[in-house]
Amino acid sequence: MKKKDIKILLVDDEPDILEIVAYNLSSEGYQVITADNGADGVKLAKKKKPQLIILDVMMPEMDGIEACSQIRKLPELEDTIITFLTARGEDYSQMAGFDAGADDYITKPIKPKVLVSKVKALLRRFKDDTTTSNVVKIKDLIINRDEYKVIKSGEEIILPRKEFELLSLLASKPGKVFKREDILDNVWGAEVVVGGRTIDVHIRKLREKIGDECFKTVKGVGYKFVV
Amino acid sequence: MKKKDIKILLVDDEPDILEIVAYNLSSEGYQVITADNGADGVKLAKKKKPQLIILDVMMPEMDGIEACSQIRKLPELEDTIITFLTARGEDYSQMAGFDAGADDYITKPIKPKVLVSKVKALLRRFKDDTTTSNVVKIKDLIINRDEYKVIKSGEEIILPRKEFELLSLLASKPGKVFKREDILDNVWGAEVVVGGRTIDVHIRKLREKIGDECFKTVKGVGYKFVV
DNA sequence: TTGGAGCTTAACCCAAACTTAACATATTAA
DNA sequence: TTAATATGTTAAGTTTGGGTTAAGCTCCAA
Repeated sequence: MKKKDIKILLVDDEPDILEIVAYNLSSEGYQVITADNGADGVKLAKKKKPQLIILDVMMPEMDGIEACSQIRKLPELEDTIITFLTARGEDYSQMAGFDAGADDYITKPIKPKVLVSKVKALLRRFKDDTTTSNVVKIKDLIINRDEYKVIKSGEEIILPRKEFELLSLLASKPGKVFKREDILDNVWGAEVVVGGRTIDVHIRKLREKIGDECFKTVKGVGYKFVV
Repeated sequence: MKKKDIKILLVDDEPDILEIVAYNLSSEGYQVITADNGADGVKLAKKKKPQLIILDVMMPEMDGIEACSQIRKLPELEDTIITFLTARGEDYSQMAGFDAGADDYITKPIKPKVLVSKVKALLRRFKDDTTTSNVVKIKDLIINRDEYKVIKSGEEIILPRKEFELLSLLASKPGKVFKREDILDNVWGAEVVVGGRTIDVHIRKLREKIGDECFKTVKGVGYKFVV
């Protein structure tokens, strides 16, 4: 998802805060929507389905905590990140905020740079950021090197380390034939000496778990992942 | 973020400068990477993603200003701070530098004390600022890094330091597998050497206090916090 | 000084992961 | 066709890495 597709809903009754925060987030490229009270905030949230909601705690009409609870009741917004704006030291608000389902909070006074990096961090955490993460998608497989797991047509498959690394290697260049020697170097390490059937056994297990058709033997050379 | 996690890229063609600056920053605990020309500097910046880049203005191959412009074009480095090294009184360079996207400049001749405090000041905004909370909510846990406490479904749990930091690390990126090595670097510190079972024992205690299901072992790799 | 909390170590156990060996089957060269 | 070579398959070993426990160490505060 691109930045300009990300909607941030900002709810605060103080026009100054609204302006400064909206300005900073807009100039980062986000779409900013604002409301100046909790009730409108909830309505807008329903309508616009933002990815991130920044809620002031203290507001007339409906305070942030109440707004947060209401938003959390909406199933279509369960993936939305909610963060509070709160004056430093208001411990009570923080606790109540978390109980109401907030993910984080930002304390006033607001420093633009900090605000922006916090927003980025929050959005990063909840998004599948394919640019920075070690995730490879191929056929019906999603190979996630960070989490050491494979998802095959929606279903999670846990592979032991060697199998995972072997799959990971082969899938890193689909179609390329990896020589047995290369495989040993990469998965086992250059120094390690293992018997002649070890690779085959691991390939066999992958064929069993991932699907026979994915792994093609090239006799006298090695194996490749076919697409 | 801890000091030892902060990478500073230093680009200068004069070996003497490289050495003196690198020495002073390293002994402050920062990770210092060096390059002796602009082209290499840009390459290293891409690869290592430092938090701070110190660029000499006058260099063969590619000067600092050109390097700065190139770095500023890379979206993944938009949060990186860039500062120039420039001879006293070169007004022109300073101006051009800011146009190219620099954040500050340091004048030669370099005085170590001044350099170090300048670097610290620049990095300060990168570290957790007082306006940002150090509180993270995940599952039924609220992890409060300021107060070193954890709240699990409303109940406060006090964890000893190592346990807290271990939890804090794992929960910082739910799902990601942290290698034993990474854990040691982050929680114990890169230099510290401890026996092979130490991490396990701490994990065990966390499992006891926080819940077994939160911590998944990935054999031969490490541990992850599962959501 | 003593006690205790936090941390590390050591010893043991177990199961998953890995390797091997033996044989089966397939492919290629002669 | 036959022999030689390479890979497939299985199940039985082996090894490795993590789990568990309790004891020891170290620091700090009463």
